[in-house]
Parts: sequence; structure tokens; C-alpha cells
Amino acid sequence: MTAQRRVVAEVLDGEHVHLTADEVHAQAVTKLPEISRATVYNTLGELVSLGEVLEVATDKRAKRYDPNAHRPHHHLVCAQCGAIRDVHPTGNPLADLPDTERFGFTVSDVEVTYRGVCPNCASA
Amino acid sequence: MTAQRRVVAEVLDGEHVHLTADEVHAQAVTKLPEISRATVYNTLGELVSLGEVLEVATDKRAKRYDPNAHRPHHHLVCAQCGAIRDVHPTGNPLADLPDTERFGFTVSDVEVTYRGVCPNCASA
DNA sequence: TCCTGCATTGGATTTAATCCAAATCAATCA
DNA sequence: TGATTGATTTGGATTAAATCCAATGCAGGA
Repeated sequence: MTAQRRVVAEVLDGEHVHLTADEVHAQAVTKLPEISRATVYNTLGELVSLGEVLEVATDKRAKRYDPNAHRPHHHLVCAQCGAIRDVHPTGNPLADLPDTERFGFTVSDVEVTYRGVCPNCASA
Repeated sequence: MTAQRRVVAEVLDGEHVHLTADEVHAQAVTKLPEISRATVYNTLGELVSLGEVLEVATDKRAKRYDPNAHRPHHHLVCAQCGAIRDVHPTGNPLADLPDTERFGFTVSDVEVTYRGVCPNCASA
């Protein structure tokens, strides 16, 4: 456990946190000025392999990192400003995929992204 | 309608087609040797604005383009080889998001990505 | 304290996508 | 048919995200 990793872990803390690698780096720099981008990428990669952090690809730009890996959830994204909230739908989408639609795959996971307009953008 | 656009449209034809821009360009070149990447990107962008083609971001690498825009569907992705199939789950995931989980958003769309292992990779 | 091996650094590289000005082409009209 | 015009295409440069790599630094154990 190095200072750099601690800082990255600190930045990635809280609910509804979905930062890009660059944003993580920007915040990390304020706490540890010499930290390099490569280290941030390395650490994020390790956290993902350890299952502590999830990669989410809600927009088509940079990957985002979601520290809320231990409680399963999905995402609600504002189509205008890109704001992201964690959501917990009822029901089990896995059960909604009939065998005839599985093409012989062993299906193990499902990812749901809701899109809409957030209250902020709606009122603007 | 130019020769270039016709070629891009021809490449993007069929079921379960989910090519990256580069793959579209590579196939387009075999039919029209001097077509440029910029034109492929331009044309894909126009097709997306017209609603004829969907962008899908199933992996975190390049965007993929899905010509099957007129019948709504979701995707089943092989975690190992990246193969993608179009699937049609039963049920309506939109209905599974309670008001208390909408954070004031106007939710209009939902995108579901199933992940698993395809028969090919499973037998290898 | 001294080693040893992993972590970090930063700069170069790769990949995807976009931008831009110049050249080209398709469609219309006389 | 030939000229005009405005949209399209081109390719090279540029941006952005991510990765790679060799050299350096550092944490933790003996």
C-alpha cells in the first residue's frame, strides 16, 4: 500500500461517483502533486481486477470508474449533461432473456443503462 | 447519394452486424479503393443522426455501428471474444424503475447489455 | 541498515475520432 | 452539352484516451 494508491482510493469514495481516469488524476494531484497519470491508470486497473471498482462506459468518451462495486446497481444517465446516478430497478433482467434468445451463450451478467433528462437540464 | 455513401450503406447490411468505424472502412476500401476514413466517419455520423444506424458501446474500445435500428433490441456480448448478437428480451425494463429511483429524471430510453461466454469460447 | 522486487515516473506510442482547408464531384439550369 | 454552385470527399494534422516501457524510487522483510 503506497501513498499513491491510498490517494486514488480516497478520490474514489462515495455514492454516485463516476469519474474518468483524468478526473481521478486531477483530484489526486491536489492531494499528492507528483502523482503521474500512468500510476492512476495502473491503480485503477488493479482496483478493477480486484473487483473493488467497476468500469462503466455510459458515454462513448472516456471510461468511468464506479467504486460502488459491492452492491449491484445500474445507471441512469442524463442525455444532455451526462450526469449519472446509481439506480436499483426491481425485477431481474436476466430472467427476461429466453433460452431461444441466448444463442448458446452462458449468460452471467447484465448491465442496464437508463437514459433521460435530469431535472437540472429539464428546467433550463 | 454518392458512391461512397452507397458503399458504406452496403457494408452495414445484415443481422447481427456491429462493426467499428475502422472495420467499415476496411470493407469499404475493398469496394472503393480510395475512400477515406474521414468520409466513413462522416457518413456513419449522418446515418446515426438520421436514425438509420445505432451507435453501440458494448466494449470500451471503439464504438460499433448497428444498422438494425428499426426493430428495438438489446445486445448479448461474449466476454472473451467480443462477439455480439442482437437479442429481444421479454418484459419492459423501463417499468422496472420505480419513481423513487428516478431522481426527478424524465426517463425515455433503456439499453441492456447481457454478458456471457459464447459457445465457441466455451468449448475452447 | 541493507537488499530485493514491486511501484512509480514521464515521455513516447498507440488507437479512436475529429477537424480543416483544398480539391472534387453531382445535380441543376440555361 | 457546358457552366455553375454548393455539398461531398480527401488526406493530413490534431485531439483525446489509454497503454507501453525503461529508468528510477521506495516499501517492507531479513
